[in-house]
Amino acid sequence: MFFNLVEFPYPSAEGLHVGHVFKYSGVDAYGRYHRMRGRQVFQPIGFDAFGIHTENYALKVGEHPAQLTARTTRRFREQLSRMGGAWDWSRSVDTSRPEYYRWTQWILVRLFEAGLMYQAEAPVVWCPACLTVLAREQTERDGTVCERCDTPVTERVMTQWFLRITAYADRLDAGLDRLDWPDRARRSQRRWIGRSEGWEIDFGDLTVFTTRPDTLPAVTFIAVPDGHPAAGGTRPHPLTAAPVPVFAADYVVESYGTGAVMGVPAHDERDARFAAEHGIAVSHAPLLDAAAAAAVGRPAVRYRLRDWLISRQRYWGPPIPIVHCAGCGPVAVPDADLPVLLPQVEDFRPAGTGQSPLAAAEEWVRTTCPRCAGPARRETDVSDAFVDSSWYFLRYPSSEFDDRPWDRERTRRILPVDFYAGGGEHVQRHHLYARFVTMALHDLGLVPFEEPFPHIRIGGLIVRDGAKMSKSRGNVVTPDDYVARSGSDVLRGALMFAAPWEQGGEFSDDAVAGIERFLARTWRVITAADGAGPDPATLARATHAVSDAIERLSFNVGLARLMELLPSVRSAEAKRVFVRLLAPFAPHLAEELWHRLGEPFSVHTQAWPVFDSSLLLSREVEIPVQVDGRVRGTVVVAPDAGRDEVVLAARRAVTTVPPEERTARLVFVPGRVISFVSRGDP
RNA sequence: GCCGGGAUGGCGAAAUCGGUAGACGCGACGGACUCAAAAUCCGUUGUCCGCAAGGACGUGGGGGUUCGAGUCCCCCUCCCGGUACCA
Repeated sequence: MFFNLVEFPYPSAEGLHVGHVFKYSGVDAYGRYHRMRGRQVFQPIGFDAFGIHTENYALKVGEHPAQLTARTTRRFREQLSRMGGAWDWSRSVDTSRPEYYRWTQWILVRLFEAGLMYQAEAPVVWCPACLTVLAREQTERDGTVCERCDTPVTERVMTQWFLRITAYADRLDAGLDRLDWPDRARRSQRRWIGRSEGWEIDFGDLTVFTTRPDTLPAVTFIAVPDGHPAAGGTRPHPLTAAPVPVFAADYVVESYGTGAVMGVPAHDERDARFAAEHGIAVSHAPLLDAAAAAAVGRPAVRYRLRDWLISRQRYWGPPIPIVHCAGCGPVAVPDADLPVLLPQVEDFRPAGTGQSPLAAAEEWVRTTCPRCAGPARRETDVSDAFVDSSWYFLRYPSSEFDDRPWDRERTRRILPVDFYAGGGEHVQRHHLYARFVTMALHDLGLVPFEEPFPHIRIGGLIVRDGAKMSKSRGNVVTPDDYVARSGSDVLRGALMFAAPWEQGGEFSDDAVAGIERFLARTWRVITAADGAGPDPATLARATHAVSDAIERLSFNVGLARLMELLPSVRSAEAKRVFVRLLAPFAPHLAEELWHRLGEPFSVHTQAWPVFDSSLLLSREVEIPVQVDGRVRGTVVVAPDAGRDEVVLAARRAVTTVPPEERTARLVFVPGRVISFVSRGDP
């Protein structure tokens, strides 16, 4: 089973975007190719329908998010169907449906029981427009504005739910080495995790984290975050016991390391800047050797990664399945009581009080403690939409089961994902969260593998007029217009022909015209009376080239090879080969032509053309003749022609080839090149 | 600032292992068909010199390695994406 997966869309009110079509067309062609190659392909699609984005839009237009979601998912479904993707709709998911989020909650309960979900009071990012806390990752521009609405965010200290992803930081980091991901994705995620090996060193009761314990003798101050109680005092230097002044410095991040830094102006740029600004002395005391440094500190590993804040004081998400009991504290909702249904409320607007709109549903909130049966109150925060998407690939194969989140046998047979087509914007969050959740579930014995996505490829961005499509630029392309005018095969083809899938590229009406003509020409050629040709070697080479291009996700090259082949296609056999090669790119046209050829439905379940690989070896090759590094002509020889034969041919064909006595050097690469280096008069 | 990715004809791009740069498409030009146009088909199309044969130059700029560099190495410029004092 080949699990061909693409990141499921958030069903925006704007409908399907050409960027979606670009990404999905390639994924679909890839899946169709593998199916024809004999793999059983599982290619589902679904909707990431919960979340602030949907909810904010619902608030804007004054429509209930449930209603809005029903409408937008219906539209997406129609549009996706029209594009002709081979999606398995029988295995679809919608994260906002109780049948789905029941299991999202079930997973949170498992994590809670395992000590991986906890409540803590912490300074968190608050968006005054969305009226909710956000994960640090959901802010932009140095964490100053909300990524959803661009509003400057503030900080609040609140009691929130977290997932203990930092407990897996080491494994998430180490595991990257074994993944077949693009380097840039791996590097980017590794940097996000930010593993750092160093030392903890005590200055009295104040502990600092440093990667440079050897610079300890040159410490002239200690820096702590603004508002730290130690600021203004001194602490004894661990080597000399001399008092070291403690300063409050805005460059010290409270939540990283020990939240305190030893100031070494001689060896650290930031420390130097701070020292200069505050008139602090600079010491160039000689450095300590490793052994001496080890004697005063403890080795420690720190991460840039923080625990994952999943509380949202919003409506459109799964209620966090916890009940608060005065006697028992926070208690998980028993599995039998899941899902905790999102209550129907009239007013789903965020309250702005730091509590979710669910808090106003008093009847819903009031409940009994599952443990002691005493009076208790439900947790009113909902969970982050990234929780929903961190396990949806586990649900797809088992989506019809209502008594288990995933079936053991199905999971074993279909997962992990064989090919995951992702977006670059998801490397730090979605891909990381999904890895964490999968690892945790693995440790709980619930899934038989640690890594959900052993093979990821990142799709490029489709642009128009050299710029990312956006409403403000007015260069947004709607797929519907093109589909209505030219059909989805043309739109798919135009997008695939524009550029390699991983690179992304320019969408233009010119490309649409080119593909439209190509497909029209294809129709005429295939439906014309049979003739002779091309020769088997031509067909074999084209088949090989198209296959190779698809495997490399270079659909543009695949189409180019088909365009080259088309004019020579005459024989019935060649037509049958051509239509099958075309099928992943233009599924509708290929199906119709296959039918016209009198072949049984469906072209998409036919075997991919096979060829005798000996046909790929040509009987003769044209190789360049170089003289002093310049191409001076070519000779046609057998691919395995020997050195002497080629030299002879080159002398005959190219007059400027030096005679033997004037040849200083001769480089011969069989089947590739013959290169003469001449010698001046002795 | 740091980390990625990129820069190839008029345009989108190809070149998979260091071996004929520009496949394929668009556009343009010329021709066929047509009363005419559209559509379609055929041909030409990197730049420069040349009647031609042929030659010179050419993959953002500069240097290098090599018989041979779009491809490898060093330095630089610009564009796109990510990231932000992580000790």
